[in-house]
Amino acid sequence: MDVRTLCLGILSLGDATGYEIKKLVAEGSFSFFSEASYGSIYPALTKLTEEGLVTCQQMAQDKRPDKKVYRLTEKGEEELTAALARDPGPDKNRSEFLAALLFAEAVSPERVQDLIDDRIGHHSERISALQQLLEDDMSAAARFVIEFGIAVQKAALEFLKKNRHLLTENEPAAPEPRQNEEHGVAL
Amino acid sequence: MDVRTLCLGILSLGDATGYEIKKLVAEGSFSFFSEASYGSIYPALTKLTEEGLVTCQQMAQDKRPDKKVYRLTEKGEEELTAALARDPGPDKNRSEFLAALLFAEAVSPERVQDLIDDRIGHHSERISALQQLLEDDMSAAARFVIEFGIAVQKAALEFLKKNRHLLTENEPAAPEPRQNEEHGVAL
DNA sequence: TTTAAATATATCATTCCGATATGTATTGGA
DNA sequence: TCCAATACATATCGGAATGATATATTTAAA
Repeated sequence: MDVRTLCLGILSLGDATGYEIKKLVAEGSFSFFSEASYGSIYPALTKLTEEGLVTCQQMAQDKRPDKKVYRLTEKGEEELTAALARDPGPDKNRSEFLAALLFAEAVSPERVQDLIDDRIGHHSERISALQQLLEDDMSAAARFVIEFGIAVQKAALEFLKKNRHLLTENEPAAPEPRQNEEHGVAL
Repeated sequence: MDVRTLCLGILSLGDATGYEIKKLVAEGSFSFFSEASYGSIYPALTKLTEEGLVTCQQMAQDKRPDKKVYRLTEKGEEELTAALARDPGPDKNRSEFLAALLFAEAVSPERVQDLIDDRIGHHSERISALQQLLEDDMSAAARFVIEFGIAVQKAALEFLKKNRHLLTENEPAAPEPRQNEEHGVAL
């Protein structure tokens, strides 16, 4: 989902400023499955305003930069509906941690264990944060999404706890140095 | 992880062409946690070659474009090691599906059920593909990574199967149309 | 038989990220 | 109490990445 549609979607739930949109995707229930930077949000809102899909009400503030509150227009709602009617793309999982594990033949087992322990910590924190969110009132859909996130994070956490030991024993040193042959090992 | 490091990592496991690297991240065990397009892979390999981190052996082929087989140099291995020594960034999950659910107040419950069913199918296929990969020989690390992927995908699948019904009952129509108030509903 | 998929490299517009700039207010810890 | 860090709020910009498109042949499938 591009930032443009993400903004339309969030504004369909209530008026917001660019700053608030960023906070929602960084810390709210969106944080599990979405992300966007200021560098994409602000330009998107500007363009959306020019196209009449949102309106912008500038609110003066004492000793603060003007707050720009955006609101979805009818035209904007239509575009959002059209976007949601299209089939959503596949879910994506990105992990530098897993990549590091795969490439880490040269890395010491101690370092690998440290990496896994770090990741266990991260998943625990994530789960706590999501559970915290659940304490507030929200729609059934929002609850569904957060609980989905918790379920997935828990599975990752449990896997790491249970299988941590599999990478402790230092594997037999790498096989004979490859020559020009194709990838001899399945990847 | 940027495409540059991803290429170095994959080449550390064996020589490969740009085309093969793309195939690995799209279909191999990398597919669960990584992605890269031709538009980033080819320029990365060119730059890596200029910098002496990889070498490129051009192999003529009958009736096919020349194959360019890349190989990691010692300097390249050093850069990879340095990159892996840095703490990996947090895992990221992106899902247009979950976003659609959150924004889908205007969408019919039937459509929501269809979306969930589609997703159940996708997760099942993903699991099968990963289990297929497990049948080949591979390092303990590669096995670990794939089994991690299976565990996570299974958790998502089970969650959707068990909680599918939560979004069937059409929720009471949206609350009174918001005015200018802040987000009244926690997100 | 004809159509689709696989092999193989490459470019390009558009999009997006991450860092940085700017400046005040409030909160918390030493 | 004072200083540091965080929150509030918008904005730009270089560099990186995506997704689409171009080109051309072979092989597998329908």
